[in-house]
Amino acid sequence: MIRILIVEDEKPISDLIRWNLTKAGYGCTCVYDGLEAANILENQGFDLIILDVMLPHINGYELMEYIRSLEIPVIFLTAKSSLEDRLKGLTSGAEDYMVKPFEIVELLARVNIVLRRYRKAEQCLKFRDIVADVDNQRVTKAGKEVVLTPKELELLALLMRNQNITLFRERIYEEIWGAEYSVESRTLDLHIQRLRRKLELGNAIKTVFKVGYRLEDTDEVSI
Amino acid sequence: MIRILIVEDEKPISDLIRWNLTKAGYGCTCVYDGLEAANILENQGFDLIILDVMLPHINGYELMEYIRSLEIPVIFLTAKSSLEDRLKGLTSGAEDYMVKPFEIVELLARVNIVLRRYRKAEQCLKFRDIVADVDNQRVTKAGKEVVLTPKELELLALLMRNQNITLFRERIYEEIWGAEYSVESRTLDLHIQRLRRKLELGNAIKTVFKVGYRLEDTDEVSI
DNA sequence: AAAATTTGTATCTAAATTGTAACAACAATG
DNA sequence: CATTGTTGTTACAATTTAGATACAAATTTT
Repeated sequence: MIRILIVEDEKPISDLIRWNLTKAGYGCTCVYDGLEAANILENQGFDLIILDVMLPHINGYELMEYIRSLEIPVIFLTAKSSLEDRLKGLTSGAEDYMVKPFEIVELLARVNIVLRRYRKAEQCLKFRDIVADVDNQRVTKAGKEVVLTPKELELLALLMRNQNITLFRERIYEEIWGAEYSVESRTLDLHIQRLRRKLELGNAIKTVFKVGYRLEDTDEVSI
Repeated sequence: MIRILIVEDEKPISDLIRWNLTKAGYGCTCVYDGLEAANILENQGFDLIILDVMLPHINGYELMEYIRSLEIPVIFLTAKSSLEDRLKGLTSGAEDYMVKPFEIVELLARVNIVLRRYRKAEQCLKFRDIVADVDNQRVTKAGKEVVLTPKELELLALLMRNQNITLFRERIYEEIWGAEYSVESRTLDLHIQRLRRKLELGNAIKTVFKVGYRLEDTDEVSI
């Protein structure tokens, strides 16, 4: 379930957005000022934030500073259409902005685009006869289910999202463990090993010596 | 140099964009209709396309179909501001759109954002039929993969980035080993030798006696 | 709380990379 | 043409890195 946080103090607009996004299959949460937003963001993970600029207590741009560190995409809503405001929105790190009044169908289009861009709307990942449904924590090989643990699936998904790209050990570590990589640790190698075994991915997961790993879908190379 | 293709039939607008993007340090190419655009795209690689929707011969949406396969980000320019057109632009795969008349500073902001989003990895280095993809730790010769170790690739990249320039042993040592060069060590020679062997670079890596090495793309000799 | 599962560590082995040593081949110089 | 210093070659050793196995710690489920 993709979760969207709507930060908008005008209830009619907030309700309109929530109604439409819910209908489109997203999970919505509404808050009505910037402080509430900051609080709920601390405790819960969202995939996208729709953020009104004019808010009580904390304005949208200030809140944006905080959100930026969370790396959640933001679509700004603004009544202002002055050039400075549009620029401010874009340069503050928002993914997109909409000027009120807006058509709800356009908002939906933008939501989809931003989510697709961020790959949150993750369909199934595919590689050869392997299908990984990240949202449902399921993996099949040739139609038969293969049981992976959460960490294993995370690693597999990272590899599958980056087919034919060499993933450096440092990057994998950072993305999956959120930690610094240290040479002494055999953790990553071990997980790779487990994936190779469970999915019979022998040489499809190539080891790039001293560098990292790469999931390769062909034996030929084209750069 | 980041290269931007401007597809816009109204010359004043085209010139305005080109002037500003050039000033901002981008390499610009202007074409004035969709066919020209398709032709130039076939032969050259661009990092971003700015595309007017209303064009002679082929309209922007049709061209978009073709561009999509190239995976180059596109910013649409459109005089129309009808909802349908905006949606059509966004859903056809464009990264962004601007409605004319627009402020040039906003276009610049969007260009920066789109490029940052796509953050094209440093392109591949090329020499004859050898392609070195440093970010992916991969090298091909005539399309076939050649496996190089990290040190070897570092050295190759240094040579390839300095084609036809004689690299002094001291400089190579400093750049790759971060250390003082000493005459007794055969380390550098050995790595050169390994590159020559793996990539069949016999006389392309020229030895400059008592000085260093040079990767040369001609067979003639120049001082 | 106990059991089961997941995740990470320790340790050993195997393999690859990298550099050194010894020597051969070569170019430049007088 | 012999000398000298420089580069090429080969073999190999040292070091670093990855794979494997067993097991311990942590987490989740029952």
